[in-house]
Amino acid sequence: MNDKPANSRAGWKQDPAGVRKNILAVAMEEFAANGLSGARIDEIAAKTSTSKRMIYYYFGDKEGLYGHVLEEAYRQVRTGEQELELDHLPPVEALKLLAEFTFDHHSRHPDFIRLVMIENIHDGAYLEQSELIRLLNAGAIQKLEAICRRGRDAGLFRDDVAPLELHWHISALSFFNVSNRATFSRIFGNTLFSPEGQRTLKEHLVEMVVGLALKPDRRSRR
Amino acid sequence: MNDKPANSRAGWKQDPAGVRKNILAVAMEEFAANGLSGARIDEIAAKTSTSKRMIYYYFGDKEGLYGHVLEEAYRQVRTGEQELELDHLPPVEALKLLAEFTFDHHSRHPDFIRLVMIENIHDGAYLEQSELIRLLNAGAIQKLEAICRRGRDAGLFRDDVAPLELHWHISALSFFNVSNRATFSRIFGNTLFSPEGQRTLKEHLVEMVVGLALKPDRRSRR
DNA sequence: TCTACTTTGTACCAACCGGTTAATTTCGTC
DNA sequence: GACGAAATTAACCGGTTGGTACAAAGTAGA
Repeated sequence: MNDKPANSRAGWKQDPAGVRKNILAVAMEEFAANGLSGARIDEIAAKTSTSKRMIYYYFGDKEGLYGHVLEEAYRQVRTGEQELELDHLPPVEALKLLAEFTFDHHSRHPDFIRLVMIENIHDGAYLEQSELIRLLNAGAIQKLEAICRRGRDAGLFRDDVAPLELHWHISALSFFNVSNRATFSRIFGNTLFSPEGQRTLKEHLVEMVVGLALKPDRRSRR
Repeated sequence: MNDKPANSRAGWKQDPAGVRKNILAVAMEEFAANGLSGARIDEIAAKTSTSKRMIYYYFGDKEGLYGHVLEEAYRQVRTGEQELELDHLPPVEALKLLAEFTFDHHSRHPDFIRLVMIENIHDGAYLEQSELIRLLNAGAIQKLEAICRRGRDAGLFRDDVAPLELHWHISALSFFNVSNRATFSRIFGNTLFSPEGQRTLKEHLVEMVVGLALKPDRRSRR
């Protein structure tokens, strides 16, 4: 009984940033999968390369952890978006590309979508507390505003085209495509979620959004 | 110690249907507000006019209750939809009205939307178990199919117009408008959710959906 | 070397919470 | 009006779970 339980403490390095990152990554999966109340701290701790104690050491409590996860998710996604370069394209092409990119981008980040769903269940209470997120998002429609300005100046877009509304439409279709896939496909089948189905949806999203932005007499009739 | 704790049992009536209904109504609010894992059975029981034991008596366990709530929510909403009468309208008008109705209908039933969000968080696992729901929904696109058939026959709609896809677009915009209101408005403000904002969104939803259904040469240029 | 920060491990707790036991009342019906 | 099934009540239980206490040791920079 006196055989020491192995001094597993020997040989570890300090890496606060790494530990935090590791915890956040695991917690993001768990919260995205099970929601705020559904996620289990013990479960998160177990999947971490560190211990439960460290979670509380760095994030205080469960809600604190959730808040940081939410921030991290927004940061990742918005950072990815910023890589899109549109200024060199004519307005219509830029708008098309932005819509297509958003559709694909959301599709590639289902965990982010799920976290936003969860946050909406909580009426955005945690998002409210984060200035960072609001900053990140404020920049999210700047691209769209630039496109609209150029489109109007070129006489292509409606005078009353509203960047925020375009963003809403693009977001809605791109978001719904991920958020409601489970129920929609269980009820109506998978056709819309096959590669061809997705291609069609994306194509029509672009068609509709561009149609909404363009002046009526500028709409080509394919 | 022998003073009976008040015979509060005296004077109650048997009313199974009423009790079930009462429980379901309360549970729907609680689940919609807090999710499956977030809702508390004790809390539901307290807000009920009956006791916790009756919940288990009628619904087995928490998941059973949730499943019944989900079914009831679908039943209520789909029943409301069926009152819409479209056969007497020309196809384009019928499509417009259906889209507008759906937008308003979703807006009027936020609890239903929230339950569907929650169900999607659970990957539609409980919806899967309900034949009733699938039956109810199967009928949901019949209206749209009828409209499309008439529209095609009249030479107004594209030959390849897809009722299911139209349903997807209408649902997406109408659903997102409720489901993501919290996060969207906290980030971008309330403009789109004011009465005028909502009117505009609805109008443009109709414009886009009709535009998608119509043959290009049938699109009037307003 | 001093000191603050970081990491590990284990054991523990009190509240919460889903679910149960068991007894009692109502009510149709034979 | 007795009987059994259905309906209802109140008290109770035990596992789960977020969170802590405590002790100790390794690390890094000053």
